[in-house]
Amino acid sequence: MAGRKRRSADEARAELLQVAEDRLARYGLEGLNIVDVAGAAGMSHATLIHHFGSTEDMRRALVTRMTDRLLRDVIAVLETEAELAPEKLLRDLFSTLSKGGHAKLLAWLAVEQGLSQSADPAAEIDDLFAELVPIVAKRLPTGADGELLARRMIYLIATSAIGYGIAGDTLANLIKLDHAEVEDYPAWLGAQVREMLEPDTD
Amino acid sequence: MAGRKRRSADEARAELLQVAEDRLARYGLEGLNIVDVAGAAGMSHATLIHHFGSTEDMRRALVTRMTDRLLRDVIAVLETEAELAPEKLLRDLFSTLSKGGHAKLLAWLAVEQGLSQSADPAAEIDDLFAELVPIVAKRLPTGADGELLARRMIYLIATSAIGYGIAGDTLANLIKLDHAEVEDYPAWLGAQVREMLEPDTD
DNA sequence: ATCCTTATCTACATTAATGTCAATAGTGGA
DNA sequence: TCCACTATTGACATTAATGTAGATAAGGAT
Repeated sequence: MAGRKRRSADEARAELLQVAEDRLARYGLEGLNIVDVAGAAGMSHATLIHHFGSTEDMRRALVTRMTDRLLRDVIAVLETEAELAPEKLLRDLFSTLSKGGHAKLLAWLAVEQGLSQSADPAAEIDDLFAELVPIVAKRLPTGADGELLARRMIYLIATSAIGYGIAGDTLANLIKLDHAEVEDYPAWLGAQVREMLEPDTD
Repeated sequence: MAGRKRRSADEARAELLQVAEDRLARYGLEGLNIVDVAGAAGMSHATLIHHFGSTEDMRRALVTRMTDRLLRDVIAVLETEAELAPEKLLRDLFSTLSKGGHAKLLAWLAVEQGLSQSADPAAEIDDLFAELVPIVAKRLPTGADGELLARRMIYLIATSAIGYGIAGDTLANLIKLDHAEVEDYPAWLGAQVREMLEPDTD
């Protein structure tokens, strides 16, 4: 009743997304309903709707935010490291994907709503991928069609990472890969990627 | 009012699962609610609950049924074909996974409910994987640790297939892989797999 | 200081889904 | 033929979530 805290619209959105991201990592997707997110951010759910328009838009904004940061990190690593080190890169990437809930949120969007068809998936994300492809391509030995190979590698890594984030544990149980081997998988995949990129150099 | 059709319990379950599978492929996950599934099968939703216990159990049974058939198909192909042809195998596998909605249903289970932790994922599925591993391992050139490599290959293919089924279209848009290249991806991955299995034979 | 914009809240309306229960009616077996 | 079993159903209860509307108050601009 007494104190109403008034933030700027940008602040409110930022706070809500931060809380949402924390809750996603801690409680999974169920934690992303507007009542709980707004409550944890110290606002009413009506305020959240006011700022995002709808629950789905809020989750979309969260996907964009998380994907954006993830891609920036990957690009930064690729531009910094002189030596191509896919093992470490993939280890970090897969870890982020599964721990932070990125993959599950993405899956939710793709499955429950139509992520692919209509809604344009945020121009920023598109730009980041456009930036990423040539960076990867530059690392490849081949000259001709290097970009297509780069796209395929990115596609392979991305699909596997998403599957890993969503069903990695379940699959591991079924295939009888123990914990340590699952942990090693991203690095192993990285090594395979390295081999695929350097066909005859060993 | 007038005519009530009475089936055996097994028949009822089978009919419901068949309808559910059709609806999943046609309408996606939203089509899998008990009212619509039961309605399409000509029963009331209470009947569905009676036979499966709960909505979640129905969906679980569906996952089991679909996974079971998928694995049987893969095993059959591997046992029939004299020559290892991962390209064709993966093309069929990925197609089934994405067209039939397997991947999305699996994702739903893994995300919404806890597929991995408690509930044992159907002994039959477990058995089929146990059968699959040595079959794949037998195809490998290496003798020592062939099984670990086989498990990793299966894990790679499975994670990528699931990611492909869930977010393949979205990713393709972002990475600017056109339709034809996405269609070719499974076969390309198959070719990579073949290379990984025959390290120095070319 | 006053005013205007808008962030915020409470209360309500709506919807969609699951699950329960007691009654009903097929069906196979005695 | 009759009976017991159970598949089937309609009606109801519950729940959880989203979204709406009108009132209120915080804070910047003039």
